[in-house]
Amino acid sequence: MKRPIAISDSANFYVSAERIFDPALKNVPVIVLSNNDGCAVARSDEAKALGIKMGEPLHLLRDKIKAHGVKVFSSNYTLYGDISRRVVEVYEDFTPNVEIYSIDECFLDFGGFKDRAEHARAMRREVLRRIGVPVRVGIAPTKTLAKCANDIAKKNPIFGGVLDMMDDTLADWLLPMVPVGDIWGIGRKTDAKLRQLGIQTASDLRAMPLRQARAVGTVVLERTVLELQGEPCLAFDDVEPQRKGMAVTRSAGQPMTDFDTVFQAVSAHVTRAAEKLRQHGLVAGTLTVFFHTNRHRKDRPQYAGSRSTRIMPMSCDTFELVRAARRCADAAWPKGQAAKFGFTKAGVMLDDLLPIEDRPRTLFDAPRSKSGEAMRALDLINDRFGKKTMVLASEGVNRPWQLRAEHRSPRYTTRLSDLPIVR
DNA sequence: TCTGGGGTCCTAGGACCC
DNA sequence: TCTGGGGTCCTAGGACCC
Repeated sequence: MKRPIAISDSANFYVSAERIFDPALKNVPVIVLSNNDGCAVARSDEAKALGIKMGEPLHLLRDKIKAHGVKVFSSNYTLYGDISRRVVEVYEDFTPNVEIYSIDECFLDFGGFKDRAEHARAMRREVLRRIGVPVRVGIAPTKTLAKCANDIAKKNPIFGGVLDMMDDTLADWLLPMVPVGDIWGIGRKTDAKLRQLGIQTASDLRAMPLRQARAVGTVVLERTVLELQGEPCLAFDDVEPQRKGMAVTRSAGQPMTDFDTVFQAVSAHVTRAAEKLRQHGLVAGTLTVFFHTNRHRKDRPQYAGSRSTRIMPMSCDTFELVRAARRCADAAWPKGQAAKFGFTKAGVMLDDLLPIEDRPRTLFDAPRSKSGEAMRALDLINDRFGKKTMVLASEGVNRPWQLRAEHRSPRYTTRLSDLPIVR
């Protein structure tokens, strides 16, 4: 039998988190707002029943809030993160292998338990008792099927929050009831394409020929089909992945019209990003600054400015990063015509992250990221030391210095150990 | 001698997720 | 007037290399 994977997630997590501290919030409509209190990002069941949509702007909800006494909260991510960590601790009492997928979802290795559903129910009771957050559990041979089971358990109270779908006949019975757009990995666009082809349910998608799936939605869709067939394509992975990038972005309450105001916002975001880097013990190799006008105002002139730069040496230093951001912001600024734009969003993204202890110690000042320049540099070096004397330029992470896997030319094949020492 | 086909790298953009 | 923020993965196509 295939190894059972469970996914446990919390219902309306942010709302559930707020409810822990105020029992009066039970059974009444509650919403939690995004940063800047712009729109609703979490809704209690009661709020959903009022027709409040995910991402709906607050200013369109005023009437409903007033008429139904909806309780409204600003989000408190520090608190939610803390609660999330505690929930994971409970999961770890019930299985040795936990993969944290998001702030409110974990995949759990449920292999080896005799009565999986009862094990899940016990876990559910314990999370509720210790933390006060209700969770739901779906169990199946693949992650995609487990998500389906979880979704079914969510929508049908009859399951009591736990659905074990390891049994094929149960899946055969339930999958025709799952709309194709509800499947994990099927977004709006793919949903529309599939419906054009007459594929309406999870059961239909499971029967889709693999070649057709690949043609319609690349390997991603092909994998989804396989997963629905019970063939695991998405591995269970309980090692925390090295994060690849991070971003700090904010909408501005007031449109920003001059460079100083925009840069002030940008440098605040960069400062925050640098703190995040240090908090995670990382350094960044690339920094991107962007700012843009309000996309929702189609009647206004639009502009989106964005520039990237390499951070060399890689850094998590606020001063270095702000200085780089300044150069980017200058370069991206619409000189001469800036007056007609009102910028409402600005941000910074950091990429090519590395743990600080892995920061490459470059032998040379790296040229720009163009491989051509790196190659020219190598040619120069080789001319100087002779054709057989290949100098390897880096320890790998920084693309331009990564030795390419081209083994045909003698210029690039000398092994490091065969080299005369060159420093 | 072998100059074109095969391979890698990079970027931008799309789609999706919570 | 007022419309989130932070991620990942995949692909196509061009640049570049020998």
